[in-house]
Amino acid sequence: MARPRKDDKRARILQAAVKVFARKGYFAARVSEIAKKAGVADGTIYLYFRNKEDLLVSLFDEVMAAHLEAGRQEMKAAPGPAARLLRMAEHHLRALGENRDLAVVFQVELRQSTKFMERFTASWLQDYFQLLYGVIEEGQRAGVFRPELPKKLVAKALFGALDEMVTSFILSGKDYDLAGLAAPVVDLFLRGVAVPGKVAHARPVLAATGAGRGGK
Amino acid sequence: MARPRKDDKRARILQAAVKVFARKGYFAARVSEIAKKAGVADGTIYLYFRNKEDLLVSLFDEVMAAHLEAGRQEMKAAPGPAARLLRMAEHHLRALGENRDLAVVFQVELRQSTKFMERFTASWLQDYFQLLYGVIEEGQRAGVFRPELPKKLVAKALFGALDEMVTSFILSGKDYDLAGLAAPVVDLFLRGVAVPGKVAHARPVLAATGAGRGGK
Amino acid sequence: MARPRKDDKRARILQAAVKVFARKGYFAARVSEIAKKAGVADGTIYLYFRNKEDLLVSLFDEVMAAHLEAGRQEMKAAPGPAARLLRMAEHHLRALGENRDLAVVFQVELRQSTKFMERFTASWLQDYFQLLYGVIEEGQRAGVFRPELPKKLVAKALFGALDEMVTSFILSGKDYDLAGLAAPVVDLFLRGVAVPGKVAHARPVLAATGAGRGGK
Amino acid sequence: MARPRKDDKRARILQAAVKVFARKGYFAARVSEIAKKAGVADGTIYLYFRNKEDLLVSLFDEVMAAHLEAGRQEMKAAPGPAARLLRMAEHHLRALGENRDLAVVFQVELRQSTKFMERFTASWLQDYFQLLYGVIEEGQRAGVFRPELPKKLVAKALFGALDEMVTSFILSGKDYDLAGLAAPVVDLFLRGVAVPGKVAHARPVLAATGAGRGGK
DNA sequence: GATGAATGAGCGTTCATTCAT
DNA sequence: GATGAATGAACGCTCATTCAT
Repeated sequence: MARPRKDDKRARILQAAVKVFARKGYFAARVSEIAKKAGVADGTIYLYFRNKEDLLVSLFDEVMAAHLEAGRQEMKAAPGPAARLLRMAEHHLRALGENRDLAVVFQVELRQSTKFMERFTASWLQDYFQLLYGVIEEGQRAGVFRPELPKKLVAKALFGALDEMVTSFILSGKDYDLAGLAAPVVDLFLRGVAVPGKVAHARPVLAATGAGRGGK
Repeated sequence: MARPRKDDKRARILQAAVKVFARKGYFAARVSEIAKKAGVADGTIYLYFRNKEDLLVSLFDEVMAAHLEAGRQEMKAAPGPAARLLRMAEHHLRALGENRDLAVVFQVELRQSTKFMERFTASWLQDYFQLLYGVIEEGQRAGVFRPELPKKLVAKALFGALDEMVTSFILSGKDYDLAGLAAPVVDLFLRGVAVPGKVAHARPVLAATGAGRGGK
Repeated sequence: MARPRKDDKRARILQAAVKVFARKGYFAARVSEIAKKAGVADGTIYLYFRNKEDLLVSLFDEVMAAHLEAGRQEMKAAPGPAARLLRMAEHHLRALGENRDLAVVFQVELRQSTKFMERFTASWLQDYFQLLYGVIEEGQRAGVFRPELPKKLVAKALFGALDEMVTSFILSGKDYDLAGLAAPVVDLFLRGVAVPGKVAHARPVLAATGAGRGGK
Repeated sequence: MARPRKDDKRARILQAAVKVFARKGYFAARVSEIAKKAGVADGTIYLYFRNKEDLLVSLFDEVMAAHLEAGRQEMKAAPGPAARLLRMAEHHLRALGENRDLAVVFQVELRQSTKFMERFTASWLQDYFQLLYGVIEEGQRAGVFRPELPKKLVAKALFGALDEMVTSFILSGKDYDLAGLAAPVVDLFLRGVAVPGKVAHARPVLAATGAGRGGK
């Protein structure tokens, strides 16, 4: 009845690609297997994507665009910098915790070459970091975040911590509540490990770090 | 007269492998190119390693063994939990900041499949985490680290943050002082982003974090 | 109102095919490119032609039919055997010299397989040779052509010489007056290279020449 | 016993290629079939040749080099221009008449694209023509060949006639004495079709023809 | 131990052709 | 008649690995 239109096929191919990439890995994934799982002929894939790599890249770009926009909206609604960080963290962990295959593709397959990594960094991560920068500066202006901390360092550290939660989740093979880790991670970031007043500065905080990722 | 030629060749092959893997990526790396750079015949590689994958795995295992032992020693010498975290962070960042090719292999090439990731997790990361656990518990017992924080979460977050520093360093293409980031990162972890007293708990800290990586 | 659209489309497709075959070669020519240049959909081509090969064959048959009939007429009008040979040669060279794309298709693309060659031989070349045979026999009966020469040999030699002029023209990339070569070539054939009386028979002329082309 | 050395394999591959190209045509020929017929693995072909096309081109270049050198030697030994033309024609027809597969490759497969044709023209044919030019000029200086004939035209016409004999031989499917046609063809060229004195000039001989083949 | 010539399995991609609309 | 999205068979080439020397 409903005519299976172009976008239907494209979407089915992408869904199939996520599954196959996640299970086999990008290199071991066979285009013909993706086609089979999508219910189309091998050649049909090439009507929608330039080649195998374009499948991965398109997957990435489209998921990222949607994810980031949703994250932006969600964050806006939160009251104050601390709550915003929490929202972002929850959004990050929820998105990947809800779709294990997608998470595998993002945590593992997309990082198998500096080429992909650089693309990842240049497109998604920069935007993600911009959001974080905004929140951090806001917190510093409001006097609730330590003003001497370099925002780039903070953003990288927070992203790195969350990223590790996702990777750990993937590799655990278990299905616990990944998004539930957002709160303790953010709390850890906000208040630190040390009992206040009990730990002296390890060393004075250095100024800055030079380039952000990909600042080539 | 004849010195252990064997080890000489084996080492030369591993050195060549690091370079080629770093420059081309594991899949695009050609065994014949590694052989050429090592100054041996293609077949000779198979006298020392089972196959191409074994090259990567051996590389990883040997570097890791040395690195972890060194880290363990270095940490021991540090006075108190906070200083020990800093030593570990410095050791981590120094080792990878000093050898860009090796860092590329560890940050990128070794993560291109869940298979490698799992091995990575099972061998190195668990030991690394054990070291961190010890320090964290020591800090908690000493009353300088917040006792309610789950040590697994703290360890993952710290590792994730450092890991992101390395990845960022790799992708930046620049050659700044990576190890110098250890101090600010550890400071951030110890004291947190928030100005003490200014930020309420985002939410109560949850207890569990699920499994550690690789708890399959 | 509606004029024969059908023939219009068919003709446009053939014209497009000549161009694309000439520029890309038969194998590298894409049916879709021919369709595009003809301004029709890919599938439309299959309403007029059985398949890609049929495009080439139809092209060949139709051009040949017209060409040969024209040649026959033109030849008839010529006074005497020598003039007739000249007319044929001029007709041959003019037809191909005026349309470079067509010449490429006839000299190159139609000869890429023994299958096409055989078809070429069986249809066009036999008729062409029949015309030549008639003229040669006429000349021999009239006592102006050497009676001992086997007509098949003469016909093949003349055709081969003209054919080489066309091929040479194609490959030169230049646009000189190909038809103008008809006269000197025919003169060469009629009178020979040797100064009369100065060259003895190299060897006695053999009788038979075996089969004509395609005498399978 | 005798170590099957490198050249042995290379030669076997080329021999197999001639057969397969001749029977199937270049495009339809499968590399794996050539390998099989040569008794080597598919990949072995690529140790000796860059790719499939290089098989054809190498075949051509090597056969041509040998053929042309032999032709040059044979011609030298002949007494006078007329005998030399005959020797060249015999050599040409003999070489191809003796190896039908090779003849098919040279007459058909090597001419399926302007790319190959141009290569053919640039390398072999130019040398062949140079030999002919020498003989023609010698004949003209000696007063036995008509001085007003442009040597390029004569060379092309003679080559074209011989070439057509070979093509005709190939397509006939019969196995007559191709080389035996050399004498009558050369006789025809030397003395012409016309009975001396019986045929007037068709038209005055034009001066020249511009470029030879490939004179782009 | 060392060599490097030989192996051959394995797959991304193209494109002539079809057929539902 | 016309369309063009979809099909899927077909293959050149690479390269990790082996093994005779």
